[in-house]
Amino acid sequence: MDIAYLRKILIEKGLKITPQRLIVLEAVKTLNNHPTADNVMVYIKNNHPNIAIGTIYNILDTFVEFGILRKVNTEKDIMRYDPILENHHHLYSGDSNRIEDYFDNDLDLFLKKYFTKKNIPGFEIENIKLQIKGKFKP
Amino acid sequence: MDIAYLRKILIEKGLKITPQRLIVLEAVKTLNNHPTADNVMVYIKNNHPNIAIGTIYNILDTFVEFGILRKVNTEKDIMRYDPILENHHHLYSGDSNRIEDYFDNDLDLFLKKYFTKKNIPGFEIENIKLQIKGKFKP
DNA sequence: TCTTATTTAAGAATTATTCTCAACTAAGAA
DNA sequence: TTCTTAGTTGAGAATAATTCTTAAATAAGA
Repeated sequence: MDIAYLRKILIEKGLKITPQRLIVLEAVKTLNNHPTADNVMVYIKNNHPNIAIGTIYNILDTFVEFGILRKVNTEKDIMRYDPILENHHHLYSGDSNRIEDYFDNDLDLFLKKYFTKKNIPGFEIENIKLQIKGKFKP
Repeated sequence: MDIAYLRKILIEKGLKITPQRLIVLEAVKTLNNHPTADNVMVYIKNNHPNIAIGTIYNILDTFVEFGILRKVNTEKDIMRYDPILENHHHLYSGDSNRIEDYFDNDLDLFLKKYFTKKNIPGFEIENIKLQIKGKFKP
């Protein structure tokens, strides 16, 4: 992955560029199934065995805070991160931890229109995600 | 809350009726903001100080397994439980842990129709929940 | 009332995550 | 370039939610 591209992401957010941040960012962008901190750790370990796990958590938190990543909602007590920022939805497997992205522009447009008309009393919507549970066919 | 009603829920699922299960069930049905195991614990403590926390986790798991409760998807590492089983959606506060239910029959019907026509390749849908993030107005 | 498979209490064990703090370093200033 | 300083990192201890273990207790059918 192009380092200049990764650096640019950090610079745009006004974050200091450190080797650790570049490494974690590259990992998260490459690992695409909504990785956990541990997934990042394992991916990185061979080439960079001396990055502390605490640092990885630290960096992931910073990235969430600065809008480089989002946390994925799950029913497990392990945090997972999502590097894709365009609006999209998630397909959850009923019997494994697999989570895939689902893009649907038509649906997004419909929802936008729907909730412009029908507003929810006492609540101001910021964004809407579908949480689609089911089975991945083999 | 009517104990006969609580007993009936357990009997219908073929679960043994124990005092602990009735107590936890009553708590979960009463606490309505998607309680954590700890919320249940605190609620119960005064009247039943001798129920072990492990037992509460145990019972909550059993209830999830038997379809009496659902786990709520969150981006936190604390499990939360939802006693309402009719189809409904969730409103998430962007800046607190508040989660409220949102019912919308029209929308459910639309989604059902929409995904009957437009199917997702390689995926069989079991259910769809909207995860609506925003601000609760004061 | 007996029997047996289940369930519970208590607390130890586990595991993801956070915290602490000294050492280090990125990046702007001189 | 070198200096300065706020911000970052490494290492490991601390925390907190959850799970596990085991002996004792109990629900429910015989």
